Amino acid sequence: MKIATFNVNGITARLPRVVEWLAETGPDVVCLQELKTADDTFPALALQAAGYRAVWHGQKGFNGVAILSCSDDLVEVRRGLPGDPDDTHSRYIEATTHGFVIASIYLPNGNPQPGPKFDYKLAWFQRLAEHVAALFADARPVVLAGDYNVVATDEVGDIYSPRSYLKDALLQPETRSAYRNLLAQGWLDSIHHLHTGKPIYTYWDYFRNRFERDAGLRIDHLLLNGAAAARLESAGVDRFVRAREKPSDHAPAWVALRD
DNA sequence: ATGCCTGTCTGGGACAGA
Repeated sequence: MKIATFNVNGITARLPRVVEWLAETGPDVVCLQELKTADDTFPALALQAAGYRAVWHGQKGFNGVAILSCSDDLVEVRRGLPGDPDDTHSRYIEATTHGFVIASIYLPNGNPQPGPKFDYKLAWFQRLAEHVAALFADARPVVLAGDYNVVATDEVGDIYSPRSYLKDALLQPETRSAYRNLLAQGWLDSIHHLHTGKPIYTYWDYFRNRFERDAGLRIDHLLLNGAAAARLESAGVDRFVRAREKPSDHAPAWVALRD
């Protein structure tokens, strides 16, 4: 069972990259973020032709999350987080498939900080933690996958160098504390667990030759509850996708779990 | 020191992203 997450930075522009990556790597389940398209313009037919069912929560121009599955048992469980009826951003969708509970997460970026966007990020983080606390105890395997917009530490496993990002919302103590508090529920940061201390990034800015210099950040995470962690076999990042023509600024990250 | 690129919606300049 291979479960991947990919911030596509626009599914319309990225569709060729996504379809070829699906064919090459054959994940069973995929969480997508930053669709940047409305519900009625999501390319469900093209993905179906590629062999994947989908549930999605779109938004015109910004945000947007989806879950793809190669199985026809895919069922949407919820869209959006509870706790704020005024939240208009499409950043969370949850589904069941293959006996798993899967959440696709696009946590707010939070820049500039301090300010209302940073406040929104922290509030959203809190709502996420409150919602998934019950999921951790679920007997089914649960995977929370997505772009968390958190660089967990200043260590080289998480960021090439913190110097250029010192004032960035991704590195702030409040952001890191929120992420630690989430992990404290018991979730396993799968890529960190299997690649501790190694630079294994998921995002490289488009400019300043950041990818060519491997000046990246690890901000896309796959968190596992106990039932999923017990089956963890391997994890990685498909960084070759970032090297292609017209790439997203993120690369897909994935976990493989024993059947 | 800085969105330096990129995508989207628009209607070509603005905004968001990290």
